[in-house]
Amino acid sequence: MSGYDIKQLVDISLSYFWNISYGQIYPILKKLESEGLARSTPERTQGGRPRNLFSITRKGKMALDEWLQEPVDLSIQRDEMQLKLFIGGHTDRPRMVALIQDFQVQQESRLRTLEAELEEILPSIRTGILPEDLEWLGPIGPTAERRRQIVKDQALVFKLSIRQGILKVEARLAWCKEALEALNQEVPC
Amino acid sequence: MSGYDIKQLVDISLSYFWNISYGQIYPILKKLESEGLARSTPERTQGGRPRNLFSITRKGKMALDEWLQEPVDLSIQRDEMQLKLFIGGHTDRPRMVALIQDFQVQQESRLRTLEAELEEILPSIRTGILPEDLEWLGPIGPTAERRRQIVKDQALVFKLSIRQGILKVEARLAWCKEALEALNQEVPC
DNA sequence: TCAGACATGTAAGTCGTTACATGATTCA
DNA sequence: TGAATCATGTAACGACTTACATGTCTGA
Repeated sequence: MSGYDIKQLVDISLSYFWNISYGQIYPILKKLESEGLARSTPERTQGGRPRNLFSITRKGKMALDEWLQEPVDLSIQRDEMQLKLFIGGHTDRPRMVALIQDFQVQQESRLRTLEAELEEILPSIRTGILPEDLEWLGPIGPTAERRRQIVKDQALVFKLSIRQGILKVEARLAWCKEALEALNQEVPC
Repeated sequence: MSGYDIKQLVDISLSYFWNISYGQIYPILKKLESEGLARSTPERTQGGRPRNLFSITRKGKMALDEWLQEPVDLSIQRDEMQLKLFIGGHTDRPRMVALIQDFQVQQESRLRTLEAELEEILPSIRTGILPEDLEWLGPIGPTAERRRQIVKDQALVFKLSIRQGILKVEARLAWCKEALEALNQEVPC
């Protein structure tokens, strides 16, 4: 893939849990190449700015496998909402209530978006056919049968990431409800 | 507070959702002072290395209030677990299952810790008295009555942050269960 | 007496964003 | 013709971590 392709893929498929900028992509691709973890092949094009296509090397694949095996550390997950509540909760209850309510509205809207996106992808797990707007993401496999299998696998992983998003948002909404009740019941500070 | 105090406070009270290092604290305090948002007063000490005590200025309080009012942006919350699943899920199911299982064990243990900490703080919301190991965090208010009220407010905010932690961990555990079932039921890739 | 807590700070480096610079192609 | 998309890249900056440097006091 080219740096541009990577950005597109991340923006569309990984947007629930990751983001990336060009200012990060291009220098890193260069660094990976200099370390022998990736190689680039300039694409011959008939017109248009030439693309630089990157692929992973054997060494790169090994490094990736190693990284995949490392356990994920969630010991610190910064949460700005919590930080604000902690600082403002002592001195300014009404403002904190307003902040939580805004947050709640935002999360409710996000929940609806995620639910719609889940509905869109679900059929692909059974059929192995991507919805039209995601079609270009499809694999280039040898046989139609094999391609469908890859799409099924992709769709399952996709579904799991949307489900994770939904569960997170639901947890935040449950917390908002609790927090608003607690802040309203207690005597103001 | 001194830079050292700030580090202690964050490590103990905000550890569920924030962290900070000395290498960040001291330069930032200096910057805040140069911008007129904080002021420092050297502490006269009878022995011991002299401390540099910082307090917020009126200008600083105004900047803080402004920040408190800004809505919290959660549009991108990076999640390394999801990223690994997305990358490894296509090619290496058994490894992904192992990764999720490790994660599950880690989160279960975290859940127990959080529940214990919640139990410890709950009485303070009613009584206004901090548990012994947190006593030094207590406020220095004018009257005992006022001090108890402040402790009650602090304990409530503290409780809400632990509850948030619990809800998040429960959501992650629910997701692990779903993900493991889905990965086991589907035909391997 | 020596480990551990108290206490402050700098330097180097990583990670990541934003703004800028450049220029071709396509389509309304 | 001009906006949108394709496409690559750099520079400056901000946030943060780790390692290092330094020194005192307290209590087992």
